[in-house]
Amino acid sequence: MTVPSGRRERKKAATRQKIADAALRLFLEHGYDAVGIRDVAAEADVAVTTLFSHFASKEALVFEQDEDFEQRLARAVTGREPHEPLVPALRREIHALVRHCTADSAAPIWRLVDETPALREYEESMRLRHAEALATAIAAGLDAAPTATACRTIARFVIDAYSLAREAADPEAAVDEIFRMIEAAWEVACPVGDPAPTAGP
Amino acid sequence: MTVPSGRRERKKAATRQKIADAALRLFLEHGYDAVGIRDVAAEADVAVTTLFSHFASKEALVFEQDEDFEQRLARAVTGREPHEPLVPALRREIHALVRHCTADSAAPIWRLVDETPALREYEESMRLRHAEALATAIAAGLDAAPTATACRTIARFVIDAYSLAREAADPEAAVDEIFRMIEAAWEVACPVGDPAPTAGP
DNA sequence: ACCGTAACACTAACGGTTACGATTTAAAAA
DNA sequence: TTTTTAAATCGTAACCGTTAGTGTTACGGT
Repeated sequence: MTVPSGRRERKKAATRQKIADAALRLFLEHGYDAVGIRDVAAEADVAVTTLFSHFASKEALVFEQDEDFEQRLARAVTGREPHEPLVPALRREIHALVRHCTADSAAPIWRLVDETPALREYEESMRLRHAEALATAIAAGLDAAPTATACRTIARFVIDAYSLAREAADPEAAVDEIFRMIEAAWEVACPVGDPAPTAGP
Repeated sequence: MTVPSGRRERKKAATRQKIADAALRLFLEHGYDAVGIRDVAAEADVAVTTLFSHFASKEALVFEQDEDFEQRLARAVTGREPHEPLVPALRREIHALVRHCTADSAAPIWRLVDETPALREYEESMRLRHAEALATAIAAGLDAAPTATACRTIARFVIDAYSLAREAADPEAAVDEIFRMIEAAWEVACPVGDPAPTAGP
């Protein structure tokens, strides 16, 4: 039950990467729909069952590092400066994430996603998971916690900001525009900071 | 090219309904995953290909009337009283829709959806379509139009409100809570109407 | 009465996904 | 070392949603 030290983990990670690389290469070259799972497995020189032991679905091959996304957002909340307000911290992280996915190097992947309905659909359900995770992080890492509904709402709004900004003509400006709206929404839900005379019902 | 009036349309609608009814009956009785497309087709006494000419996918059998949803939202925007502000009109419609889907008669269907990952996933991508349609309606039916990004953002937020409220412990209260946030977000994006004493930071 | 076409049927296949059982291989135990 | 355990991989065959291809029927317009 001790920590399995070393080689096995490395080999597994290597196999995973080999599969992801092969998949991306084939998808970008021939298109997502034109490439079958069996093609990817052959290109990566693994069995189909092995492929599915590393990735839950064909779409997951494309969004290989979506766990990073989830963790970065959560950490932007839980690991922020002691008294830094929530929304600006999230805005900074979303800015970074949008810059990252609109970089030239990432462009072909996102073009592939935009062109493939199955991938867009998958992305959406993925975002839902991210929103839930973020909502949990928000509810946990907050002094004066608002409603559970408010947490989930803001989490959704933040994820929406990412999705919408990614597709906007000027992604950076879109992030700022949407976050002005989120800021206003958050102040209504959680009137802290300069304590307005608590408009209690 | 004239409107094909009559029997043919009725028969087609009847077939569609027969399929939807059979599907729902089987799904509710045995569970979504335990029932195959071939089972549904047999129960409805149609060919599999006929089934797929009426419904685009297995999941679409469950969300049979999702076009209503889309149209109701669009009409809540375009068909509202001349000078009625946008957000309250949307809030009223979302209230009605939430009441509708949390009614006792609809409970079994939504329990089925909640229990079935495939259906939840499908619902999400469906909501995305609805948000896009709503964004278009908002951009069209608005005097002083804000940014395209702002329209899409508010549309998303409204759809989020529906999704979140549906799952909340007290759906009606959740709608109100979330719409207070949406209202604030909207005023930031589109500062018109009666300018409330703007609680500036 | 006749034609165009929309609706439906049937078969066969494709492609993502999984169950199953066998086999290898790293890591822990003896 | 040797033995043992469990994880990782493999190969096959199948399941199931979905679609293509090909007819057939029956309604509606002329």
